Amino acid sequence: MTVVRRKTAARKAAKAPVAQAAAKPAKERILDAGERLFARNGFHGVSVRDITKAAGVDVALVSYHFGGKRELFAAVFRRRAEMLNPERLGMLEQVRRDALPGVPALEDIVNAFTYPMLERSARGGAGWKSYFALVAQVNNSPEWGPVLMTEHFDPLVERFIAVLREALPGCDAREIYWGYQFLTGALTLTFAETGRIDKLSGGLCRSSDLDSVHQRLARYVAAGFRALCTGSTPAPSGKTRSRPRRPRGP
Amino acid sequence: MTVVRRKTAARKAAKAPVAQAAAKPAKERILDAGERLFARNGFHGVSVRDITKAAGVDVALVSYHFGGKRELFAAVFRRRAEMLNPERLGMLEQVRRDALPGVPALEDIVNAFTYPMLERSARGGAGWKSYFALVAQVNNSPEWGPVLMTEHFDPLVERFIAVLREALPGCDAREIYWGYQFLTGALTLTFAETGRIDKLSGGLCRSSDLDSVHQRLARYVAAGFRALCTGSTPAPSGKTRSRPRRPRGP
DNA sequence: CAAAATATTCATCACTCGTTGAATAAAGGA
DNA sequence: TCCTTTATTCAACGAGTGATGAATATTTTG
Repeated sequence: MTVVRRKTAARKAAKAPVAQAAAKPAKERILDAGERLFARNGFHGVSVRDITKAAGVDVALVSYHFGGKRELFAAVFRRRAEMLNPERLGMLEQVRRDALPGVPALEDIVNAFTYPMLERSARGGAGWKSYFALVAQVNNSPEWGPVLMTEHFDPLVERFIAVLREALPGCDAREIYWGYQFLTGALTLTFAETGRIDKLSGGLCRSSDLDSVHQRLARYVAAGFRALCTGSTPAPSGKTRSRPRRPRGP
Repeated sequence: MTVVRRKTAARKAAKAPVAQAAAKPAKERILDAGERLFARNGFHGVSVRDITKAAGVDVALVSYHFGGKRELFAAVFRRRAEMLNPERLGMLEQVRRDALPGVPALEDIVNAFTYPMLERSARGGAGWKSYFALVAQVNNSPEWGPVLMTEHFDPLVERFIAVLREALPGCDAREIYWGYQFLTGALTLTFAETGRIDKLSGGLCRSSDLDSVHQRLARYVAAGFRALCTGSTPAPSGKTRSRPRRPRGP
């Protein structure tokens, strides 16, 4: 008596508020479960059976829908990148338009880069949170980083760097590339949310408090860019620099 | 006829320049091989047999010498941390002493934190390079980060943060904790050396060029700290901030 | 040298791994 | 309705997993 028209899942319009997850097609359930588990234990730390058990589907469906475990991993990574990057690009162009006929402030450029990610990780739901934790691992992995990050984010990054160069006229391009690398390192570690800052600060800061990051990261990074592009003395400062203290490692 | 006294490996004094690696005790060979392979594929991406095969020793020796795979991983992580951190701490205190009766420059504090690592990764040999790539993965891993980073690096980090607070009087402690998090994110991504900046920059920057990082990171981070501790307006700037663009993720 | 402690080898255990093919069920189009 | 396509289930394969206990070799100690 409860459910009448359950045979046509396509007409899922008035989806029941309860057990809505079970109503999702198996392919999506696999993506969701894989996202959550890959983010926690990495590609090799999760078995296909772990994923299908969490998704409540048969093991064979991973091969059927995606072709194999590696392809599933790539699909998990691709899915949200394709939702996310158009908005980031749109926000960048909006910032650029708003600043005409001048150039945007560095803070606004960096913010267009980071805000759509921080916002989703903070309030987009558990799936987005897992996704960015996964990005944090992939970005620092020599096995996956050069493949997946380059494939799904580099076109966007190139546009950001072009706008950064507009906003920093006369600055050597190398400074901007390094400045971007420092930015993405800071951002992705934030997404990992390992809770380390919580312990270090004695609870004063919480790694899950992405609003605090949003309030600070753009300013921090913008100041870093300016320091790289203005100063001319390359190394830190006086004494310590000229004392290399030759390490005696193996 | 070639090798005469090979039965007593203990008397290895005049070690042959060739095949000196094979002369190392098995325990060290396992640590070296594990370091290299764990750095490349992570804990779950490497089997005990991969490691012992690369080290040229029997599989059972991992359990015998370390107790198991997880304990080996922890031992790999601990080994070089114990060589590294005393020097970092010494360099920090040296910087602090040199600045008396004043406080050290932010650049010098950051440099004491990063230089011993960058220097070893650049010129300490392949083992150190692998080690820091491993640190990059561990730092971004929710599985290992909270355990290993906290255990082996937090005492040192607490001391650095204390000196940073001396150098930034009147600055809210939270700004310093967040600033430190951005620093360690930027630093560890650098160690991953994924080659992504090489592609992005069209060869203009090389991720293996840690001297370039050394010339830039401390300045970048110091400027970031100052920006966090001086400004009072929290968010990036005008228009873009007040346009949240509600994400519509699941 | 002999005895004790340490180090290494070998074979094997009970599981888990990703993938596959055949059989079954459901959905869509005529 | 029948037929085709798509989706899902089930059982199983061979290869690889970490760990272990007994046997052997090596080194250290007395």
